[in-house]
Amino acid sequence: MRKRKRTYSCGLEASLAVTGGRWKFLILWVLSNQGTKRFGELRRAVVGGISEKMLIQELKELELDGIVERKDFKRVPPRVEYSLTPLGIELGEATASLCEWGTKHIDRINGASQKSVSVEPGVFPQ
Amino acid sequence: MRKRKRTYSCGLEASLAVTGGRWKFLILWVLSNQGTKRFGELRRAVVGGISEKMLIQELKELELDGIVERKDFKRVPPRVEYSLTPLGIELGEATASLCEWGTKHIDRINGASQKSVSVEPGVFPQ
DNA sequence: CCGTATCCGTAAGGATACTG
DNA sequence: CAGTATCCTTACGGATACGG
Repeated sequence: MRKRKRTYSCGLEASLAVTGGRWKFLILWVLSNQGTKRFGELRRAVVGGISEKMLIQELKELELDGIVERKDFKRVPPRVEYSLTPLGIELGEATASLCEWGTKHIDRINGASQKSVSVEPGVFPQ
Repeated sequence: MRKRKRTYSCGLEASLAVTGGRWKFLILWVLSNQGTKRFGELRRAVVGGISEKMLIQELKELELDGIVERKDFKRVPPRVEYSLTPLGIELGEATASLCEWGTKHIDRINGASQKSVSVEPGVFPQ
């Protein structure tokens, strides 16, 4: 399942090894902003509609990487809570600026692909 | 090729729509730190060994999103230079903290516990 | 409620050859 | 040098059904 093929010599590459894929950033973001969550809560909170399969898979990998902590209450009905480790909290903070950039330019991004290709040099409507 | 299926309501999701995939962050990082590059230079500078096909594909998408600017000198032999737009520069700055996180914790990510990591010269300084 | 287990389609991405 | 054009393989990720 998980094959960390090689070692990383570049910081960004290492970060991407941990946060790669479609969902990890978004999961991280929920836990970073909304704190500890149960499995079902987390599933509903992640934007885009993640499947149970993907959520549990990504959580396992994040746990292996020391980003996420899993607490199983071993009860019936089951109750499991996920939260960030200190390392995960740091990583969450590191993504804050990325989120801000997206928020700031979201209108432009949402319209980028339909627009005609010719954009006047140097001009960036905002 | 590019199908931006929907609009994004979350800043992080919007950012990921632009920077998603395996290579875009790394391309962005090169242009952000090393400035304008020719096609071949860029290809050699991106860590991990990107193919020509992927590089040109990602560059086109980044150009459509207003992140990268392409300058064609229309000469023989061909000379094309890629650089970041103001929007791209901003985005590059937003990824800096992510790179720092990776650099800081690279030992742990690489598998922890073992030998120290020798950072090869020529990759991203940090 | 919190997962596991399969099946399966798509597309991301690599390899190679070719062009102006 | 800077791309195009194909072919091909993998794995990402969705859908569904089932289990403790």
